[in-house]
Amino acid sequence: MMKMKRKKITIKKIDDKTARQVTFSKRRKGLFKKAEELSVLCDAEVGLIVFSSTGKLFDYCSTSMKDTITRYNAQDHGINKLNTPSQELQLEASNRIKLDKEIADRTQQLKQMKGDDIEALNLNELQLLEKTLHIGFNRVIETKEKRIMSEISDLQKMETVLKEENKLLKHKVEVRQMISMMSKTRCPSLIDSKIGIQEERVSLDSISCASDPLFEDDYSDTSLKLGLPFSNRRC
Amino acid sequence: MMKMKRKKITIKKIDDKTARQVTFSKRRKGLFKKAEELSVLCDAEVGLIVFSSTGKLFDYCSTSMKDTITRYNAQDHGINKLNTPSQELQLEASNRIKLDKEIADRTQQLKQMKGDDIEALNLNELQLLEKTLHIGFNRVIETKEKRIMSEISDLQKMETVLKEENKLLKHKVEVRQMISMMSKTRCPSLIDSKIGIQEERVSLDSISCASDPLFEDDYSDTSLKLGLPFSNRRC
DNA sequence: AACTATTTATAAGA
DNA sequence: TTCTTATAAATAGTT
Repeated sequence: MMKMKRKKITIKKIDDKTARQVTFSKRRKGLFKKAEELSVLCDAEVGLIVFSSTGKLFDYCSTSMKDTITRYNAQDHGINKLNTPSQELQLEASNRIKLDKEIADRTQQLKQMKGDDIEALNLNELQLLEKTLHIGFNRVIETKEKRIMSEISDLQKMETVLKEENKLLKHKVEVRQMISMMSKTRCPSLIDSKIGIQEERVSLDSISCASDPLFEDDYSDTSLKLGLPFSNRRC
Repeated sequence: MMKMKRKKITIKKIDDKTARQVTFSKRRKGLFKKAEELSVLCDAEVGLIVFSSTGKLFDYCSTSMKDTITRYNAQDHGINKLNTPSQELQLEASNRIKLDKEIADRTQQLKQMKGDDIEALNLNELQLLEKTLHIGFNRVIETKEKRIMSEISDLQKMETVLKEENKLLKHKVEVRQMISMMSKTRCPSLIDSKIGIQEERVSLDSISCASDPLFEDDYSDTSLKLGLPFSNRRC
């Protein structure tokens, strides 16, 4: 009982061997956990090697330690070429350096185009960047507007086609009504009724348009593909 | 205001690139701190290697990475099977493919930001690109203008300094002329002439300003460093 | 980069 | 070692 409050500790070697061992266990666990979390959360490659004061090895690597060390050696300007890999591996390592540099370079360029990390640029570099962005922006705007215009034009064509379709349908409905009326008024006998029903069926078939080449394709669905979000042109 | 409460996070890759980068910075710092604390508190040998998703290397070692890796390789024998050279090469090859893809991806992004290869983008993608470019452009403009304002301010300070310098020089020229006149009018004899010459020499020395702390540094060359190409703000 | 509310890690004790 | 718990430290979400 009578819990002593936890105190802030200073970071220096723990004298008591047992306490040191306990702290080592706890903190090692925490460190490895954080290492893994970093690799997962941030898509990073993490390699961690720990030797206890008694010489015991603990390690963690998000991929493979061999791979990570190879990559490390490659980045490290050959200071540690102690693994003495074969010629091919050395070649691969130097390629790796180049590729890593290229990625870092492009990443930096992208960042700067987004307006980050530009404090270090001088006036000329800023002007160049500005010009590049300006050109890119205008091209995007232009392409976007072309796209919108072409969608508008498509819609207008569609309108024309639909109007034409409508006209035909109206006409067919009129014809149908006329036939229907004629058959009802002219032929009230059983035989004539049959003929009238047959005629009606034929009329409906032609109205359904299934056999009309003008409406057989997928025009009627085209409008679903357009989701025109007109935006104001800023800047 | 309106602080949303911090929530527990699940450990999985952070989708948002910016958030991932921020978290990477914060947690990397934390991880390195804990690594060092463990090594100090518990007298352990700790080596930590981290590659960011952009390929940048960060490392820490309580002793020297070279030694730690050597020790690791020595210990490694019993448990960890060493990769055969062919396995190693396969690994390198697959890494190579990954890196190549990343480079291609970033190159394409850069191209599109410059307005190339955007024909295949749909309207939403174009709008997103437009927004990104717009933000980047404005940031660049802002930074550039800040830079220009600070250079103007520098020039104004310079102007003040130079005016002050001018005033002093004028004053010293006047003094020199006065002394010169006095020595000519007052002392036409040989001996007095000598004294006059000496006085003149002293006066010239003081005019040269070489011993005046106000003008000893490189102020006078500062203006050469400024190459203000003022451009109109377009767009 | 700075600020906090909150979560997480852990020192001390059992 | 493991657990408990009070407290220190880290950090997610936001500005």
